[in-house]
Formats: sequence, C-alpha cells, structure tokens
Amino acid sequence: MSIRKGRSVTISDVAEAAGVSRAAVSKVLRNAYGVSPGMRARVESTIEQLGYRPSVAARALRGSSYRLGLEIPYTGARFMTQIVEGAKRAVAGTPYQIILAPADGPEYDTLESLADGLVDGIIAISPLVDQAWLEGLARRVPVVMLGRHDTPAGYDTVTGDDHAGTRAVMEHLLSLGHRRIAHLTEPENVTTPGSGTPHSVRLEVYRACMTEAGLAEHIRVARRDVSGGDAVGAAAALLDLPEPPTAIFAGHDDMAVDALAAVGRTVAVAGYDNTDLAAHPLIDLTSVDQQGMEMGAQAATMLLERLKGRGEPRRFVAATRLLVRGSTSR
Amino acid sequence: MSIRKGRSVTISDVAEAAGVSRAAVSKVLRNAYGVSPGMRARVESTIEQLGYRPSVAARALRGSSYRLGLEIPYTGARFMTQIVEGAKRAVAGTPYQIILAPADGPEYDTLESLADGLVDGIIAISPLVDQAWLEGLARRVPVVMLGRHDTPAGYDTVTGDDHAGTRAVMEHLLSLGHRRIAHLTEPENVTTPGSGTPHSVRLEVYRACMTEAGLAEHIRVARRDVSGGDAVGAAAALLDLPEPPTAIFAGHDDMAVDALAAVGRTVAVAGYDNTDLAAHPLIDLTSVDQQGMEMGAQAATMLLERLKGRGEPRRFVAATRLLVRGSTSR
DNA sequence: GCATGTTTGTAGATCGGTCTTCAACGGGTG
DNA sequence: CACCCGTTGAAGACCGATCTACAAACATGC
Repeated sequence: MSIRKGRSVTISDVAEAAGVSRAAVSKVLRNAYGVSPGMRARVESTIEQLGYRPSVAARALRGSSYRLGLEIPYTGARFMTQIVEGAKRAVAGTPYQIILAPADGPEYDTLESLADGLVDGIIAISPLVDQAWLEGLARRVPVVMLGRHDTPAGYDTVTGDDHAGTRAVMEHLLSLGHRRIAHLTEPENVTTPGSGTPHSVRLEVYRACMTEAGLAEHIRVARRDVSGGDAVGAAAALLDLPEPPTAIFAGHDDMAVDALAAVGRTVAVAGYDNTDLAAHPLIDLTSVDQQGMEMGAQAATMLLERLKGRGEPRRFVAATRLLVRGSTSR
Repeated sequence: MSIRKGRSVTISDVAEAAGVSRAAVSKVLRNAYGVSPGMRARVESTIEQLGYRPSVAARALRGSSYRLGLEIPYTGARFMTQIVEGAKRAVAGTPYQIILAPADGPEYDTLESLADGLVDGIIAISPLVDQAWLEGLARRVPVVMLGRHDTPAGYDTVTGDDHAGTRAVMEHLLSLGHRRIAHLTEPENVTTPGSGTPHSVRLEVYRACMTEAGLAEHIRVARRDVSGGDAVGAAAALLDLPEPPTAIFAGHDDMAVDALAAVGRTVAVAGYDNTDLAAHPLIDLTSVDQQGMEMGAQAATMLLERLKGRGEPRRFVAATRLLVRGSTSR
C-alpha cells in the first residue's frame, strides 16, 4: 500500500528496490519478450509491495494511455446510457478504459481536446462537425463515429437503420388511421437535408411516408427549443394549430416524453431509441429500439480493432424493431 | 490548419518556425513572465498558422493536465446529470475541463486509475470506499467527495442536508395521515449504519421519525436488487405484505419512479433529488430538492481552490426543499 | 576448443512539454 | 564612464515511462 506523502512511486523506485534496471521493470509491465521467470517474480512482488502504478501521462507520451474517449453531446440524454454501457462492456477484460467527455459548446473543441494525447482513440457522437475535418482528426488518432450516415475513408461509423426504423413508426401510425401526423425534431442545424444526421434522415423519411400516403398537406414539423432544451413548448404549440395533429412522431424518446408532458394522452405519441423510461407503465411509450447497447459495444470493438492496426473503414448498421405500447394504442 | 499525416505539430516545430527557442514558446503558452510583445505576437501567429495544440500527456508529466476527473457510479442515474452540469458550469471560463470516469466494478479501481496522472484533481461519489484510503489518495491528488458525511482531514466534502430533507418528507407523509410508511432504499452495503452515506442517514432518520411518531411497529425497509439494478420488484413485494404500506418513501427518484411502476397510483410515493422527471405530469412525483447543480458547482469550485493551494478541508452542505406533487396528494 | 547463436538484462535516446539557471542586452545612475 | 540592474531570451535538466541497441552470459554445433 504505502502511499507516500508527496510524489508517488515511479518505475525507478521499483527498479532500485528490485535491484534491476528501469527497462527491466518496463518489460515486466508490458509483458515484453526477454524476461526470466525469476526476474519477473522479483519485480512483480516489488511492484506489489510498493503499490506502484504506472503514470498514464508518461505512458501516453511515448506509447499509449489505454484510455478511450467517448464524447457525449449532453449528459442528460437517456440514449447515452445505452451507448456507454455497451462500450464499457466491450472493453471489459482489455487493458483499456472508457472516459467520457461531455461536450459543452462546439463539438470541435471537445474532440480536439480529446485528441490532444489524452486518449488512444475516440468514439464520438458529433453529427455537426464537418466530414473533411473529421478525416483530418482521424489521421492523428483512431476515430469511430456514432450516428453518421456518411462514407468516410479514415474512420468507422456505427448507426441505426434510421430508414427502416422511421418507416416502421410511420406505417404503424398510418395503420391506426392517423392522417394528421406531426414530427417533433431537433433544431434546424441538426436536420439539414443531406447532412446525414440521424434526425435529418428521420425527418426526410417522415416526409416521404406522408407524401406516399397522400398526406403531404398534413406534414407538420415542430422543433425543440435551441436554448431551453426541452420540447414541451414545441409540442404544446402543435395543439394550438387550426387542425391539430392526432399523432406525434418524436425524433427521440426524450422529446417524446416532453411531448407527453404537453399533450398528455389526448394525442398518440411515438418515440425513438426505446430508452428504459419508455417501458414504464406511466409513460408507456411506443418507440423504435435501435439497440443502443449493441451500438456502443460495436463502436468500442471497432476502435480496438483500429488500435490493432486495421486501416480500412468499417460500418455497422444496427437493426431496428418497433415496440408498440400504450402511447399509440389507446 | 495543416493537420499532417502522422505525428502532430509539437512545440519544437513552432519554435523552429518562429525562430525562437522551445522555452520561449512555452512561456507564451503559459502566459509566463519575460515575453516581449513582439515575440508574443510572432509566436502566437505561428501557433495559429501551424494549428499547434499542446500535448496533454506531456503537460501532465511535468505540470498539469488541466483536466478534472469526475467519477460517477452509474451513468444512468438521473441525479448525475445535475452534478455534471453544475461542475461544467463551475469550470467554464477556466482552463480546466471535466472528464467523466464511469465506475464499472469496485470504485477503488476507477479512482486509482484517475489518480494515475491523468487528471489534476478528482471529484468522486464513492460512499463505499474507506476513509483512510481516501486520505491516502488525497495526499497524492486533490480530492472532493460528494455525499460523504464524514470529517476528513485531507479532502473536501459536498453533501445535501439529508437530515432535514428526510424529515421534511416524513413530516409531509405523516401530516397526510399515513401511518404505514415504508422506505425503499439501496442494498445493505450502501446503508450500513454509521457509515455516513446519504442513504444510511436517510434510513436512520426514517426510522427515527417513525419511532417518534409512535409507528415503530410499522417500519418496513425494502431494498433495490443488487444485481438487477431496479427497484420495481422490491416495491411490488411491499404490496404483498399482510398490511401493505399506504406510502413509500424512496431513497432517490430513480427508485421512486420504479416504485410508481410497481404500485401505480394506489400508494403515495415520495422520492429524493428532484430529478427533471419528477416534474413530468405523468410522473408528478413529490421529491426533495437538494440542488444537485449547486452541489456539482461547489465541488468543482472547491477543487479549483485546492489546486490553487488551499490545504484546510472545507465542507459544503446544500439546503433542501420539499416539492409536493401529485404522487402524494391525491 | 572455438565459432556461432540465443537468452537475458542494461544503457541511453526519446516522447513533448515545464521550469530553473544563466548570458546578453540596454538603460539609468553617480 | 564604470557600474548596477531589470528585461528578454536561450540552454538544458527534468518528468516517467517506452523502446532500440547492444553487451554479457550461456548453450549449442562441429
């Protein structure tokens, strides 16, 4: 144990105590070639005795930090929990650890600061950053992006099948006889057509489904407040329309829950992500499951592959499944 | 921009390009004394041109990493959001950044791995680790602990006023005429009497209030599953008792929401933390607000103070406020 | 017995910064 | 004019690891 007052135990202390060179200790640590069983035992017991732990900073400078950075846009987003849990599961048993970097402002900053030698690789959920910029980042450090429908050269992507998922919701609502179906989504900057964000795809497919059903005139798009954050106001405003919708398809469960707060059970509501709250009897929200845990696990696994040398980009698309619950069926 | 293929831009590159020494560039970076305006301008423009960003690892090795680590027991805990947001707010405008370290297994590991030179200071929510061990940790790196009612020598603490908060809930329930009030809490290891965890205090005060009201015989304590994680089953079991409770006081909102899932509106339910979900009309949960955001902000602020040299331990106790909602009033 | 090859361990450069020490310079002062 | 001193910038040690050479010790083949 022996945690000393000021500085902590370094590799030199271990080397001295064990009567070997620093390089020898390093070899033992890294399980490198050229270590006799005798020396290994001696060094390991010394490490144990002194309570030595290698400095991450020093390691990162020369080799690797054994930390993977996961950038998350907003800590409160329920879907994140699934991603994080999946990623944690995937690195369990490896020497790697997940650290989370909450993005406050522009996502560029957070990503750059992660890339500044703190982590060996990055998993990010940044639909807003430019692809060219990302390719540049990916040249410096391995990157896996979540929720980007683009075709990158230098990084991997993990997405849900937003087309299928959205179609499933819309077909469900249409089959129930709804004609005035509104879509509640993120602010404009996240849904720019062609940008390839999940929410741009969901919006696009919503529009397509409505048009195909001959309901183009009933297309209504409401957006979450940029500032305030919640979607309660936007959903409430839908009810004030001359012809209010009978169903709301929300871009994700958090907004769907906000919608429920605004419209109660008067209007059918469907969400996306199947967060744990959706199954709660008092919420009872119809939602699209896109296997967030699996997405997180895949992302981490792909990152580990990249760290082992893979260069060609890979892509994983999670299958979706519609879970019909009370919010659309009563 | 010029992000080069392999390695990134180092301080030597900047020094060479600007025609000065590495030390000079370092001075400019750190805003250190002894830099002429001319040189500063030249170096800064070179930095800009080359897109140079200092390596965190190299910095951490000698000086500081400008990263504060926030250890969180479970990513899905709603209360965490408040803490994280508060901490982020407190470091905004400083050169420091918050990184989150999710604890998977034993919290010792996560804390140690944070202390391994990755961060300049630690905010942790680890009620289970030993105080002596924490004091040892605090000698190596500045530490602020959340939710520990102990009297440490080497670290700071931030807690809510669990006594007052719990009393407020209990008095509220009692004043409504409830006599069979059950308490839904965490597994045994988190509520060991005298351990000083928030949940041990809440349990203790619950017992005291019941006894004082002459209701000792109606004390019922149910606990969340250690493995499964949720408290639905434990709450449901309460209903199967010969004399089921008419009110449930849950140790925190997440468990209260689980309780609502199990018992619906048949039993009064009160929570703790006033997470954002509590105000939702479909949940409408009476809860104790303990200003999680303020707690997070205070914790970060205290840590910054410690980094500036403060040695004496400080303690912050957040005031609580009972918010009565529908879950106990209809 | 000697050349050759294989372990095993050490020396020392290196990563990219920080920080202390010190030399050079320029301007007052008596 | 000699002296002192504050300012500016450069040199170089240092942080704690990794990793490439390389030397020493030992085994093997002929």
